[in-house]
Amino acid sequence: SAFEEGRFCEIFHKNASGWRCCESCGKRIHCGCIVSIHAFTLLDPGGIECIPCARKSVFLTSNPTWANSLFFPTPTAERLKELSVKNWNQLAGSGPVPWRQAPSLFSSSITSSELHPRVPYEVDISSALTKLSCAERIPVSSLEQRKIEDLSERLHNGCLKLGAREILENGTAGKNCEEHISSCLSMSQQSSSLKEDPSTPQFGLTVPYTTTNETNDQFGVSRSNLRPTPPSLSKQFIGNLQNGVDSSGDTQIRNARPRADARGRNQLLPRYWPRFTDQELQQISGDSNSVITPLFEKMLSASDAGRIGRLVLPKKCAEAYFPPISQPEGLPLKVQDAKGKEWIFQFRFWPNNNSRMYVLEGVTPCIQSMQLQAGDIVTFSRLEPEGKLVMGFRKASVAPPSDQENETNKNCNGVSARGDAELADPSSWSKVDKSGYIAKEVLGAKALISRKRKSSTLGSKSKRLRIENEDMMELKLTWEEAQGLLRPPSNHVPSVVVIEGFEFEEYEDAPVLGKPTIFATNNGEKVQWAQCENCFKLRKLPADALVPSKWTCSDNSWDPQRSSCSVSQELPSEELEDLLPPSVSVASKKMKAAKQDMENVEALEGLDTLANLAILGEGDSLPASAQATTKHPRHRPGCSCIVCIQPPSGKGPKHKPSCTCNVCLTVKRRFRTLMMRREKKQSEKEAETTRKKQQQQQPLPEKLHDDTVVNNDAGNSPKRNVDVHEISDDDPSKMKSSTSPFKGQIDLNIQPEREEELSPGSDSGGMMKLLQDATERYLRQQRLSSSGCSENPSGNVLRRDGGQAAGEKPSNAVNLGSNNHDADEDSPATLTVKASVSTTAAG
DNA sequence: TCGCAGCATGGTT
DNA sequence: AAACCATGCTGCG
Repeated sequence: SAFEEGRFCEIFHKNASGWRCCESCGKRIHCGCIVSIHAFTLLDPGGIECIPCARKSVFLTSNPTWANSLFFPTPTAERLKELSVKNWNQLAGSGPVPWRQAPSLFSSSITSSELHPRVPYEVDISSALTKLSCAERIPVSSLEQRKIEDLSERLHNGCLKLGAREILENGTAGKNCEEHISSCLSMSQQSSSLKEDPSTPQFGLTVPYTTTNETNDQFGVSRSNLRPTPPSLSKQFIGNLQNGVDSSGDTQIRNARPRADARGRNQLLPRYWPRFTDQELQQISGDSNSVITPLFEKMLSASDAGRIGRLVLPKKCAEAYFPPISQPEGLPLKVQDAKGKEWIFQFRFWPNNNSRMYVLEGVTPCIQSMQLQAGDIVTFSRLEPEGKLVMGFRKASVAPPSDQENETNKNCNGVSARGDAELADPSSWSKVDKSGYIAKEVLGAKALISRKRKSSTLGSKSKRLRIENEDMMELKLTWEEAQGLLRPPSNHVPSVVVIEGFEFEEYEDAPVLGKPTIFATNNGEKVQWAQCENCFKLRKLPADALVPSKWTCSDNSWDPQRSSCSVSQELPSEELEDLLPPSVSVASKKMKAAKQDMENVEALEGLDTLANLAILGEGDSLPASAQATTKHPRHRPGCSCIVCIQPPSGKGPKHKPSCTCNVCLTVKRRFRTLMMRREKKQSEKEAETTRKKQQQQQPLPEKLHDDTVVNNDAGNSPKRNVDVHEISDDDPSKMKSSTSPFKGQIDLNIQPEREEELSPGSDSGGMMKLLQDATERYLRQQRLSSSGCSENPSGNVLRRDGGQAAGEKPSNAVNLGSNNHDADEDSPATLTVKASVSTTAAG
């Protein structure tokens, strides 16, 4: 296919933006779509290079010392030492060089091994380079050759040959590639592995950290530099999605990348990848000519920032970049902050689950001097050639919930940082900064990672707190739901691309977050129903209409006649419901229910009070079984609702019809009360209906009374006019005497409100019933409110069925058993609303 | 009693 | 499923 042959962009994106020219051969290459990202690589100095050229340059122009160092026949310490010095000189000239000029990087993989003297030569690289396509390889011993072959293979398979297919098949291609790079270039070392495999050939290069003093002074004689990634390995991902925006001029890009010298097996998690801006780097390096090697960064957890003064170090980071320690006591470590002030921390570990947990102790003064708190980020870098550890920080752009102070977003270096907010700015993703670090995550991944990191390091407590937050609850969207909210940008025709049999629509602009609507077919015509934000009426729109997230009747440009909330709904809600799939109608109503939640809080409380009184009013105490109940959102300790007073489903004793436990009695009593209320309400409705009909002498504009109200007209009403009061528990005959269909059986899940719509016992899903009930009640409300009856002077009648003003506080409990109809009638409705909301939250 | 050092636990990746 | 790591717990000075 064109795609496979690499002609994809030439065919489909012929006229699209994002075309650039290879710096080497001048070939025109499209850089503006995700599909073309395999075709080129961004160059550190700017510009791009096509992959063939890049491949050539990898082997022809990459630092020869890398090859040399890999191929030296006998990796003795002496030899390595010589080499390392040589490498350093070759890399950095005869002295320290500004980091920006430090060339690459292949050496850095060596370097880090050099850092750790007793590092076993990890054979990830094994068999490596044999397959290097370049032929100018130096003959090597068979052992080394085998090791090298492997690396070569990795280079090819993992990095160099990372093709579009791989990218497309794996959304995290960027990450993969980086990991590949890491693994390709890494020589893993792990201090702990020393004891695991002491016989492993060692790759000791630099001065061993044999003593504390030595460590402090000589730690980090790194030859690595800031440009560890050779051009051909610098796969560009994000950049390519952004039409090849040139990187020049922006030094603020926070480029997260794993260190190339993170050992293969010990690749750093992305959340520890250093994300330095050039300015930050420059600030750290100050006026010196030192080379800065960003090592890793970590978001401070609550413990880290707490008073204990222990900063937990990511294991892999500690083992990769800090001196190896074999004793738990560890070593004192001298760390310099960005101001040049020196701190001494104890770098040590605790045995933990056959592993180690590395900590820096005594960080409190430093943390405090930096005014850091949980959520802020500390960065670790190394100053070359001094090998000094430098600790910087970056304030969180969004203060954690516990923050008292919300400092301006500012990094340690006094350089204004754009903070994490910039991560969300796609324009910054596409660039390569001068350090050679590449924004490489697939679109959006960066922001995601950033956000994820934040939540993952703030501790479970704060996480829990945050989940309590309503806003967070609203974010509980499934991927499918989120997809459903995305709409193509308007006025854009996608280019359709077929990749391996799948059609992809490509848009130039980002998708639009739309409002969830309900698609239906109305008389053969495809339409969608959108709900007004204000009045919740459903309006019929063309199926292809793009509905913004905040949509009201006034935005209804498709149907001017119904572009006001005062205009009634086109279809009665129950008819509309017939058009909709049940799940959709319920879901749309859940939103409404949630919306009304705030307004109903007081009513809900009243209902809870009622429930509590029902149970406790007689001096009963909750049964022991009630202690361990099924809790659910919105139910607090002491909640006595049906759910809370029962043991978790499946647990606890079975209840027989004759059971007289508190739960059963309560349920029976509540049931009877609800029945009474319902009957009374309906009879009143009937009476009102009749009266209204008499008054108006004409039917209501919309189908208002064709549900249970109408059904009840069949003749039950007269005998239903019963006062609401609780029937004593010890009189089952009274219960039977109600219109309940029960015949001596108690169904704990019975929904008296649905008695006539559903056969009793036909549904055991209590919450679902509540939900359905809420749905129906909502529809009834809708019908009433949309029917224009609220303008009826006798509107107080209608109000009783849901039109009650939000401000009115029902006092159900107090009025229980009285004739306060308003209060009594409102409760069931609010109960169902509450149930819907709870279900939503729990779901 | 307090604070700390070290270890253990369990949630998260 | 295992490793990691945030934080709780406990014993000791």
